[in-house]
Amino acid sequence: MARKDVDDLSIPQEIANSLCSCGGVEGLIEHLPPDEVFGQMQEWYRACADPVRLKILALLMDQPLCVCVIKAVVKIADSKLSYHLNILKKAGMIEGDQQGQYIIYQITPRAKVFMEKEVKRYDSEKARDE
Amino acid sequence: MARKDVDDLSIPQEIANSLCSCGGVEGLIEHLPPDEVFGQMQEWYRACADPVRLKILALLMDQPLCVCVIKAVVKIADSKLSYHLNILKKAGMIEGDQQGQYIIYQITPRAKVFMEKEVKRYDSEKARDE
DNA sequence: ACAATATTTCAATTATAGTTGAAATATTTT
DNA sequence: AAAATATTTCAACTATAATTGAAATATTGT
Repeated sequence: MARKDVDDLSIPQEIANSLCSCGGVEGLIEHLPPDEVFGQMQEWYRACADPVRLKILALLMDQPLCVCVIKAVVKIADSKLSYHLNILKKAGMIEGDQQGQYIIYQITPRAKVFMEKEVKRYDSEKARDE
Repeated sequence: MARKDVDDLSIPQEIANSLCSCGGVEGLIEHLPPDEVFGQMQEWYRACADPVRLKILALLMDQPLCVCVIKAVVKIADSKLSYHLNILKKAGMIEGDQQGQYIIYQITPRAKVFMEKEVKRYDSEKARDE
């Protein structure tokens, strides 16, 4: 079965061999997580795929902040900021809490762990490059 | 200076206090990495912000593969696959090596480390949710 | 109730990303 | 050198994301 897959593709010998030991194309497919996993994984990457949003996350690593302070730091228009905050919120990376007139945003614990790792990774990659 | 910033914003007391101990808005800004860092960080997130590309990366975690095998697994049109491979390549997450008629792609060591961490993170988050 | 401030929402627009199918390139086989 | 296979490139298109400015909502202080 797997052998047949591999033969059908007429691929380089080297790859054919390693393919066979994984159960051929069928084996590779079975070995992968189901598609929904990739759909879920991409959510945070998508949320992080923007410099403004990364900056907001970095900012909230230190302390919760109200929108007006975030705005004073990132210096973008209200509606634009609101748009990006909403994307982070929908992704579950931040949450907002209305306190009187203000909405105080904080990074979620899960996102904080994520960002800590990412900052470390970034730093070590940067060190490596220098 | 910092105190002035903080006063000017007329924000909630609690935040004002923590802001003051960080040197106010100016302090927050200085504490952040320069903008270019966020620009660089987003590159991989952008590359990972797509389920097809995540699947390709997951696939290449096990062994290098030629395009035709990748295609047999992810089952998308040639040109579409080529498009996504190119995005991963430009991001430095995979590299292709022409071997005769075939181009063999492999995940770069840096991306492999990244993905290993991410898969672990995903698994632990999933476990937590169940 | 009214004015002021903080924040979001909305509709219109612009910009970017992804898809499609056909044509181009590269390599191997005959 | 022609045919076959693998892969990429291209231009046209579609879909999604981001920006803009105005209007809406929510809360507070008067």
